[in-house]
Amino acid sequence: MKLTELKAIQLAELFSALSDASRVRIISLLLDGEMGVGTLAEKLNMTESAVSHQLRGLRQMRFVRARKDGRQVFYRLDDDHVEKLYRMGLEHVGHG
Amino acid sequence: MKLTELKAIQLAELFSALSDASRVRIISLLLDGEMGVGTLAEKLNMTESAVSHQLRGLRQMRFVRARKDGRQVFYRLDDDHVEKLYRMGLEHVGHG
DNA sequence: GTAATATATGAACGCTTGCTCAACTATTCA
DNA sequence: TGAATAGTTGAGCAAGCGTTCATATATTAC
Repeated sequence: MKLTELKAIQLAELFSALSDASRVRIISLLLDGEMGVGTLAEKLNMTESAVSHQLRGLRQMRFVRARKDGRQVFYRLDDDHVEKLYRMGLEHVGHG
Repeated sequence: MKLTELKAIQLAELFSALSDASRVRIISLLLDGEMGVGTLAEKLNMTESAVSHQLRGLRQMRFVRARKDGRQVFYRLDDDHVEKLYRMGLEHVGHG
């Protein structure tokens, strides 16, 4: 299995997006559908600023997508790869 | 999708194991079969110390397993979850 | 025994990361 | 218009991470 340095970096960046508990919990909430930043912050017991910072990273990784409605911004998962990765991860750690 | 804080942390730790390019490349090499630390170091163009440090983390995460033969230590992937995660990651960065 | 080889380990250093806080933009409502 | 609401952004800081370097352990050869 040959792997270019570029691919290795891209893979590392991909998994980095899921390498933090806050981001994992954000993904977990968005599995149920889109959600505004304020609601996410409330459910996660985090400040809106902290959530917004994390969403920025997830957005740049194309893990989530934003939709603006009035002054609210609703986030949702961008594609199903995220969910697949998430579920495979859950399998590994064991869903008990 | 409800997720306990513990599971979130475990998931984050799991993905953290693949969140570094050096570790990704180690996994990539071990996909072809077991390999000694020195050979890994040479192929990765890293010091044996750096490789050994990374292998320690991968070992603790149960991503790799060690087999000692004389003064060499051969490492191999521990289970197929690792490979599945790796390949799914490749798919994601592959067409995006 | 000593020397050489293969790997592991601990400390230290620089870089990255995730948070808080304050300031900012954008939108809605009175 | 002005105030309130929903998010975003940048600076700063503490904690974590990955490397190097020196040292330690374990095995083999002499």
